[in-house]
Amino acid sequence: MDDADTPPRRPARAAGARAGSGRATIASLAQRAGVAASTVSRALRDDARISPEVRARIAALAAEAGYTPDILARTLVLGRSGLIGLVLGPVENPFYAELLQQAVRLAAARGCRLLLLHAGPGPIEDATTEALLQYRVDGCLVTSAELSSKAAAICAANNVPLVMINRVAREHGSAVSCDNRAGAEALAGLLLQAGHRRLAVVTGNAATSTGRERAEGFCQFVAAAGGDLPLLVTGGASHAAGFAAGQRIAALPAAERPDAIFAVADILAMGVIDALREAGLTVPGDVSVVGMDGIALADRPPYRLTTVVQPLEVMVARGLDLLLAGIEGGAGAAPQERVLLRGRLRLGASCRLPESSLPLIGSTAQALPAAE
Amino acid sequence: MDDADTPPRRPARAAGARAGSGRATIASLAQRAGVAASTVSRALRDDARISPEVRARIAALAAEAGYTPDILARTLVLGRSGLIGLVLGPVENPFYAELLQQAVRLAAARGCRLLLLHAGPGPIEDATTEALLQYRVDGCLVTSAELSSKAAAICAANNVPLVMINRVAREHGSAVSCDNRAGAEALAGLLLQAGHRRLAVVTGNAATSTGRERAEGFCQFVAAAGGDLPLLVTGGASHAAGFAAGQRIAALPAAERPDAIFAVADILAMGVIDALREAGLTVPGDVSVVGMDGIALADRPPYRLTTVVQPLEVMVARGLDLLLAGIEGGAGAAPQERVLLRGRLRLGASCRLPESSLPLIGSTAQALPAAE
DNA sequence: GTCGCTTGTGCAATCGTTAGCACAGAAATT
DNA sequence: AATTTCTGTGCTAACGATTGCACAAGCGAC
Repeated sequence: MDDADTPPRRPARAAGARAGSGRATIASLAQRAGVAASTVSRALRDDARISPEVRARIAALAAEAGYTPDILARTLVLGRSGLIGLVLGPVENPFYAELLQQAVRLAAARGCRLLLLHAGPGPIEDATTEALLQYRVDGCLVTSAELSSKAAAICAANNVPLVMINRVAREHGSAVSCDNRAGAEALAGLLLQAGHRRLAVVTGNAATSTGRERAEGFCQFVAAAGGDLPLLVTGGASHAAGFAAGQRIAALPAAERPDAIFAVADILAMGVIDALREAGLTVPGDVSVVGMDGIALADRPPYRLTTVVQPLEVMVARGLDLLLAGIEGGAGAAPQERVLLRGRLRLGASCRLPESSLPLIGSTAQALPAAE
Repeated sequence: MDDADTPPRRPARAAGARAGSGRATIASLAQRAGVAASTVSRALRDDARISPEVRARIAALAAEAGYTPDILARTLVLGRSGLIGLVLGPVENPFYAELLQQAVRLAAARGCRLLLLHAGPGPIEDATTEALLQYRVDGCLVTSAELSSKAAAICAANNVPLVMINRVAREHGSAVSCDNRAGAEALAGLLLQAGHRRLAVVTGNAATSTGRERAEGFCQFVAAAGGDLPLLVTGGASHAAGFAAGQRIAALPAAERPDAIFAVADILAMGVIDALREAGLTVPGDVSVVGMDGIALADRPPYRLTTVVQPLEVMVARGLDLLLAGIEGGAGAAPQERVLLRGRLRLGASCRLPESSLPLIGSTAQALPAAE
């Protein structure tokens, strides 16, 4: 018949289009509205050049059809996906679970979604690093110490901004963290003021800057105050590691045993306390224990841990804002930045209180004001 | 000058292409290889029709240029994004943190990435539901009880397969969970055999099927065994909720106080134990406490909780496989399925052991074999 | 020596969205 | 009244990848 009249030579596609009628597209809206696709696009984006009536009509049509823009197609044109890669640290530490929750919430508030690249201990796999490019991630939020330098290099090469939270940036990228040093100093001051002299530090994973800063800050403060160097006990990043450290401490002869312990993370401190108590020691009677992070679980019985609470929400918010600024600014426009936020001292029942009823007054460590 | 010779009328684009030289595309590879883009595409996908030499040459070129396909562009054509939406339950329960870790790992092993839609308590926001469509999520993994029926309807309307893990499907979608009833029965049998007669159940969030099933399974088993109806104590999904329940129980006059407690989640059981001990009661001396989930923290001192361990890894793996099957099968091809996996009883030190040295023999609850 | 078959490539359309430019008609200016 | 501004819209070319079809060789067979 009219062979010239059969340009749609892809019946399969046509069928697909029919089946796809479930999903409204700009083209389908344009057809129903009797206007061009570009007009629909502009109307939906509130372009001032489109007349109010047309805009309203298209908006109504879109709402009726349940139209939702396809971000993937948009990304192809605009180059921005709205996706933020998340590399999450060891989730056996509840701190990261809390961080996760904030990150999801705050990212959503900024119109972004999180692409979960990695969770847990260990370095991220190569395939995962590829995903970062494949999905055109706009930026990357990292809370793991294990971001391989290869992955970092790939981000750098592709202008993917990188922001570390609770970690310092090793190669490139900005970082947001709690003022670990100041927090550790405040705790050291607290313990010294309470009369403790034989101190110990349960360290974290050697690879994490956070743990190192805390341990160093604590020791240096003690040294500056003229105290003896604290006993260093190897810890880790889990309750089990803290427990093991606590067992070793409890096994020391009473004369050598420290009377106050700073564990560089709350989850560690919980393990330490459990080990001490299992060994028959009381906390804070025989030994004071303090931690740092401010996880919810440590604030409850039977720990009621004295700690420095990280301003988690603010940290995540600032991290996201830095990331978005880096994304906006294009290339390496935004200079790499390091943000330090003050933590808030939370007094629990896991350590002896200073004899003075005025806590911390006169201490070298300034009293920490409420975070922010 | 030669106006006719200026077809590239988009200098901005051209500049963008130059800047984008950092990213290799099929087109750029094709140009360098001196072949058509389609040839490159086929060569990289190992299409048999491309000659081995060309294929090798292009593969070498791609590797050299660090080419990575743009999944977003591919999605536009193929309709599959490789993205799986994740709606995560209350992460204050470490169980979900462990689940998260498994989900990321196993999804990556299957070539999928997780788009984090929601984490934490509360229902998911409408904007989040939209993201599900906007990013063309292939399927959705849900561990929250709070997936709004609206969100479920949207998934159904758009043929997005839905799989619940640790939850039953309310409206549509498949579900993978532990055999909560069988697990609870095993625990009930254990407690009865240990001679306990005054039992209590600390319940979960009323909205979660998991908690209900466990409580019901426990009570019905006890009733069938001729025991008194357990005391029901309102719990929740957190350590705090368990603690509050424990306090209420501890406050009962000794004559009315249960001598064994089943908390429907480990995190709850931990709270219960802490409250009992704070009230001066010993566990398991005065009261036996058992939980269910198998979280790592509960297996450690000072809890050493007797519990039923959920086969988490298998659960997530099966969930993902169901999801992928649903994605493969297209529309609602795959029938909705409910998978129940047996948990594994883990004997801790939080409850009295049966007098008989042969545990559970002759009990109505069959001994639970190792999961799967 | 042409036919038909296999094998390897290229062309062009398509997915859904955006944006540069052209262009129509109305309003404002000379 | 004729020309210059605006205002709205439409056309079309991208973004990057995939794929149906067309087409050019190469080769054995009749």
